[in-house]
Amino acid sequence: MHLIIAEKNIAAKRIASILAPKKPKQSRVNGVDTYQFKNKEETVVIGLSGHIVTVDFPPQYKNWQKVESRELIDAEIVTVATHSKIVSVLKKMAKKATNVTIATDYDREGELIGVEALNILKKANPDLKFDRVRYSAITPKEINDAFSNPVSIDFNLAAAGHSRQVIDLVWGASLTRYLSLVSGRLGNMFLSVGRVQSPTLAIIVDREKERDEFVPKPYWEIDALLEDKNKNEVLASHSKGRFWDKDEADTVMEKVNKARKAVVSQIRKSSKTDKPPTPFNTTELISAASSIGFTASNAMRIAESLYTNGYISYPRTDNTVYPASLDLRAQIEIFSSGIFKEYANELLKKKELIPTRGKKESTDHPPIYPASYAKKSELNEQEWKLYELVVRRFFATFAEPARWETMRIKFEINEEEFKSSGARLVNAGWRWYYPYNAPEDRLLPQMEEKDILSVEKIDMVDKETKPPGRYGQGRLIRLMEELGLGTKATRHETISKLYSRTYVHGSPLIPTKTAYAVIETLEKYAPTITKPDMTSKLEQDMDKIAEGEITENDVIDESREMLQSIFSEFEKCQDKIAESLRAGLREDKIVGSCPECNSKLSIRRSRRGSRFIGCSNYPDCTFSLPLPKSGQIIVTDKSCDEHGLYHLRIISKGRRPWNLGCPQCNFLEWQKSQNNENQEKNEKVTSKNAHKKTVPASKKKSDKVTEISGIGKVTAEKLDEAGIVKIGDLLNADATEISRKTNISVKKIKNWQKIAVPDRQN
DNA sequence: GCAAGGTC
Repeated sequence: MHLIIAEKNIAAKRIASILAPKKPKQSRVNGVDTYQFKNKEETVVIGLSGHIVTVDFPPQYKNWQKVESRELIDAEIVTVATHSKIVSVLKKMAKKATNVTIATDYDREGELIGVEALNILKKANPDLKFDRVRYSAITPKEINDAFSNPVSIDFNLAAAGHSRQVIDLVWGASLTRYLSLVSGRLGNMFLSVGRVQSPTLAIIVDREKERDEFVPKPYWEIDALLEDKNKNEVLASHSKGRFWDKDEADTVMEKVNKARKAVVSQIRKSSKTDKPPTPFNTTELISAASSIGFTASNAMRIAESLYTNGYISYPRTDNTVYPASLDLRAQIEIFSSGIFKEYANELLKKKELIPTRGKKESTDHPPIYPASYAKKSELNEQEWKLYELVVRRFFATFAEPARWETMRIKFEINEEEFKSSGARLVNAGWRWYYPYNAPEDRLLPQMEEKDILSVEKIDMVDKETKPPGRYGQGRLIRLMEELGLGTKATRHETISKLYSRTYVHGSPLIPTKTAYAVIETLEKYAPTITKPDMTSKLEQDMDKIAEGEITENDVIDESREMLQSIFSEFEKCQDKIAESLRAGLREDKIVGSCPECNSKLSIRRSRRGSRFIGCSNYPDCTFSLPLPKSGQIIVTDKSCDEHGLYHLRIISKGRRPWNLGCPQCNFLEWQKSQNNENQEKNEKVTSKNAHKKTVPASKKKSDKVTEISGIGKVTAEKLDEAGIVKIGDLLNADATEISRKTNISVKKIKNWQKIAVPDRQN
């Protein structure tokens, strides 16, 4: 029997249907889909689920406290199964197979994933013969060509990938454990470190520091409100723009203050065009989605579900150039009736469809395009919004440039020059198809040179320079791509990780003091891990391994040595590191000043483990406020107008973050509601011992599906049988799949998924 | 309870 291994189920299915003379037979083995057919020989195609094994340390290294973090550097590395079902199917199939063809994706990780599967197969059947096929699109031509010319497996390329796994694990685990142990942040509060996440966090912290250090510089602008004879208003500004010297501005102001008329001294008309956008790859999609309100992870989660339901093409791609194999006209024709018909038919009038091309051209997958027509009623609101974005972007890549007419006018007001500029969209071009973030027309009335306008008002406005802005998720994802940090499939996960580790909060991203402390410590003692250079160096080394110039062991040994010397530094300065980390952590706990004694109020833990806000002047001052029992507490940078305390945000896994606001306002409100409820008892709760009482903040909600309205006991049992217990399970599952297993309608399931959508970031 | 990379 000939066994074919693909990277994922959908690829296995498509490959089978191309190679098989008639429809392949689909059967489930141990919960894994396989596709069988007979060509020259009996053939079985199986899809993996990406990596089915991972690297880890042996179990004796499990305990953080009992093992020195440094020991992880040279610890043995073992391979453990992460998808045991698939692994056992492979073992079973290996015994029946005589030869295997590895048909995983055509890239480094694909080669490694193939070798991982091969190692499992060879162990079960050492006599198995093997080869490899490489293709860059699952089309009949590519697949048939590839399978008629099988090549050999590139073990060097797989070794390159494996070296990355080992280095990431060793650096990540040892540094994560060291920082967590030395700062006493254990359990789910640990401080993580990694080759991708730490440089990303450093970028955010660096920007925040620039903002902290920024000294605003005052400047002045002089604006004039003019009116033409038809009472059209025109706003003009002094041609100098920013006056850095107030005296100079005052002098000009004196000159023009009393002026009654402005003379049009020059009119320049011209036009400009802006080019249609390039096809979507993952980064561009996330970035565009981010600008219309999606977080990076939400955008990817929704894109994934649109993809699995066949509405859009594969969402994880670097490519921004449509491949020749894609029939673009046919993809547009899908929309020639239905809600987008006027757009599609306009494009279809063109004799030739010439799409734009982005800078990145790769063979992994095509750019993201709409794969089939979706009715609005089939999707929930968020899905539709993203689907529409993909459809409109696809259309826009075939459209003409947008053309603007621009006008620049100079005015003379008592010998001082003022100017104004206008722009009008005369030909919408691609912007008709893709109306997102369109700049507005700035219209100016018709004017001729020498025309005289009346001066209605002249203002001197004092302004100041602003610090550079914080990064939003879209911008950060682009920046990561530019710096080579992470991959198309992982960048959004890295950002989510920074939120869940409470290194950042808010949108755009604001780093916590904990993040400052971690990055400052790493920059001082382990700068390598805070810079994108570590990734570029690793990439170069991996290329050399793939070329056979050096071995995997050479690279890993060198990396281990570097890490050893970092730990030597750590050990010399352990006390200093501990202190500076703890100082940063303490700062994140400060909520404001005590209303009774003006000392610092901070988040504390009682002896029994519950959290509350207490005064640093305890026991002299016993002021306290209650806090919720569960969830991570983030002290934001916004403060209460009335009490001066920082607003709090509570983050719990799988749930929307809760903006608790000012802890004192929150407590007072609760007190009020309690008083209303128990007026007879008139239970008096003083703020002094408030934290001992139960507060609404501590009401613990479960994460079971029964929390969703409309899911009762019976339904929950049905879902349980389909493996859905928690809300998270429901969100991660495919609605049609659950529907098949439970006989609950897809619509109902989708609706539950809709109302239970968590948004971890905001 | 650690990383980053696949995929669901």
